[in-house]
Amino acid sequence: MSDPRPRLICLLGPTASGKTDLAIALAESLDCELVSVDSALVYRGLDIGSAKPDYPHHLVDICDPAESYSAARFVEDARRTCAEIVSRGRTPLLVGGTMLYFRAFLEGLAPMPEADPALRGEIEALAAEQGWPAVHAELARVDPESAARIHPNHSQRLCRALEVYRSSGKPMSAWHAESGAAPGDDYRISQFALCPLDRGELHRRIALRFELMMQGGFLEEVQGLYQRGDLHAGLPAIRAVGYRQLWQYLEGQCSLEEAVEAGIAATRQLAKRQLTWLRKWPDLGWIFTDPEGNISPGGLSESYPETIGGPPAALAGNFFH
RNA sequence: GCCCGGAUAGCUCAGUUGGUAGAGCAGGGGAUUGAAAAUCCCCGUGUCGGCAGUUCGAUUCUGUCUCCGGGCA
Repeated sequence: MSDPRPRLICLLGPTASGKTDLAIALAESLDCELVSVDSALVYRGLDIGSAKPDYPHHLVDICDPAESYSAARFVEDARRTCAEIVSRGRTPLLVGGTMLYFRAFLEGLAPMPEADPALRGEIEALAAEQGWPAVHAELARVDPESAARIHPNHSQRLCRALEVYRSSGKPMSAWHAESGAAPGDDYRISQFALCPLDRGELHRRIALRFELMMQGGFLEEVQGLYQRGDLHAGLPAIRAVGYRQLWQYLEGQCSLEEAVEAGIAATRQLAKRQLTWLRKWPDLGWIFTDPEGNISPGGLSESYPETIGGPPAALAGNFFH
């Protein structure tokens, strides 16, 4: 009847929703250690533009920007980190906005060959020569099931699916059928999402935060990365929201004003995609906030029976009911 | 004051040899299994600046007014 598994808390939300502040407040009152679930915070040197928190988080600054981190590495890193936190007698609090990482941790990833840069190069060369639909046609020959699910223009997923087949001789759909271990199964999980109730309010927060980043030396930070000389626009770290646009400015492709505007728009688009994940997320409690950052009237989903005013951190006491 | 350009979607603009219009961007929705802050799919009615005229019919032609550029005084 009572679940013996250790507790684990997930705090999700779109960018600029106030997740980090809430996570820090909860960490103090619930004796948690924070685990970042964020594909940009993993990179060293991406500080201002990624809104890297000052408060200690696990899985931050674990990767050089020249490398590519991945969902698979995250699952393993998070699994190990959470186990260590529990062994210290504390509660893991996973906080972030990379929904694929959350899902991979909670539901597991099918066992599959890892990324192979050489194979990717070959497939990209094929695409450059004959177009992505030609790659789709080839995939349809060896893995019709995956081909049926992937749009002929979807370069990234097409590339990965063909890569998996070429490196293992086994279609991705066959790998897919086997389920991998889900680290999340080892825990009793509470999940909740934080978000401004009004989309316009989220947009205002995004624009304001971007301007503050610029005042805080964001451009100089990107310039430093640019001057390293070994980084380029195709890298995951440099494709991150804001970094990509300022990089384009440094390459002379647009004015600084245009780069900032494009960076803000890209952040809004990111938030929109994050909300698409969250809308269909199972077992998720919602905390909606008003323009002051307090819990909006009626801004709690049914998972939180008591309506509490004031800052979201006031919810902390509810976790152990 | 005169001359020349402009005025069309939230923005930048295309277009209609007269039959009430469409791209890019922004925005909205969706997808998402080792790049995911990535990548991809779907969604376009707006007094075509105001008024008047010609016309079966004007956003399109004509006149006039307003506003914005640029030039000449």
